[in-house]
Amino acid sequence: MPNKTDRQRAIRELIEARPIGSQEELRRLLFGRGWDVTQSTLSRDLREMRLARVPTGDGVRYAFTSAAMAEDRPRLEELMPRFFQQVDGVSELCVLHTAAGGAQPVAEAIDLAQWPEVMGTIAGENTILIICRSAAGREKIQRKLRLLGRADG
Amino acid sequence: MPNKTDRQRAIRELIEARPIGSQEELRRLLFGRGWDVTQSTLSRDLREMRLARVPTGDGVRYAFTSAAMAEDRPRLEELMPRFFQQVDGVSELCVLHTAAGGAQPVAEAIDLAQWPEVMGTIAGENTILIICRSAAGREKIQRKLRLLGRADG
DNA sequence: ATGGACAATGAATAATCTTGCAAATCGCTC
DNA sequence: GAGCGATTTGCAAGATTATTCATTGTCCAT
Repeated sequence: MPNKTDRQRAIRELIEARPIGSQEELRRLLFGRGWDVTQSTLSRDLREMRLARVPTGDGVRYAFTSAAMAEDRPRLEELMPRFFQQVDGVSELCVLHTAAGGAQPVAEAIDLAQWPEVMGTIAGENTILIICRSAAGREKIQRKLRLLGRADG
Repeated sequence: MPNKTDRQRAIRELIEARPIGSQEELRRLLFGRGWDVTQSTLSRDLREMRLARVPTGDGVRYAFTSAAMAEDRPRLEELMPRFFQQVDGVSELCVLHTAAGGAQPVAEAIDLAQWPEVMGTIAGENTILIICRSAAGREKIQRKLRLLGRADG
């Protein structure tokens, strides 16, 4: 498994799926999925992905934080590979799922992009509702978003 | 300075006021304010306060996280009787009203339930927008929610 | 293909955080 | 005030994470 972006996507999935308390543990899980990297690399990955080690009731786990988001306003091309999970839609509505905490910044970036097909957005914690001007426009938007979500946009 | 609670209050103020990247740094700052404790104690304090060490653009800082809050995820059957107020909807959209503050946790529980008819949810303070895949699906969801909303769901 | 700039990685090591344990302190009751 | 259980803390060892340095791999432009 070559790609760093793919590995980080795998990391994100693992992290969100269950509590992971150390980089060693994460390393073992990744190994099971076919990635063989050292703890050093994971340290760098986690930092790059802004994953924090947060104390919980019983132990500690890596997780995304809202604090990490509220820093800068990167463009969509930077946000999407990091947060994108899936898009779906009906008629003029498009629903975009992101990693936890990703909805707010991504929605803001979509607003800034000022795509003509997009009428507006509403963002929750990890879901964005994109209201489009037409069903056709919605499909176009979905394709665009999927593309942006792929590794290295 | 005797009290642990007071110390933790001071810690929170410092943490919120500026980026603090290590427990040693925090220790020094506290010392300047009259608190003299060891790093061990701070480790325990931070854990107790659920303060996470989150990576930022340039370094790392302690901060409160939303992830720390969303630890226990009660199931829908427990949440609905407590928060449900009413459901309504048009075409593929379903609007669920809850008691104040109930929207966020309830929406999360709906997400976790992964109902096939539900495409996604967006929660505000006391209102949830549920986007369904079809109008028929929406009606099914509404019935299901009403049922769950009855006492002892 | 070859050379060079630059990103990615591992191994070793440094920096930082966590924890077991014993001592000190606190809160109560007598 | 003395006694006693529970809480808090420091110390030092243990565990985890970050970083340095060297190496490898990639992507062009020749």
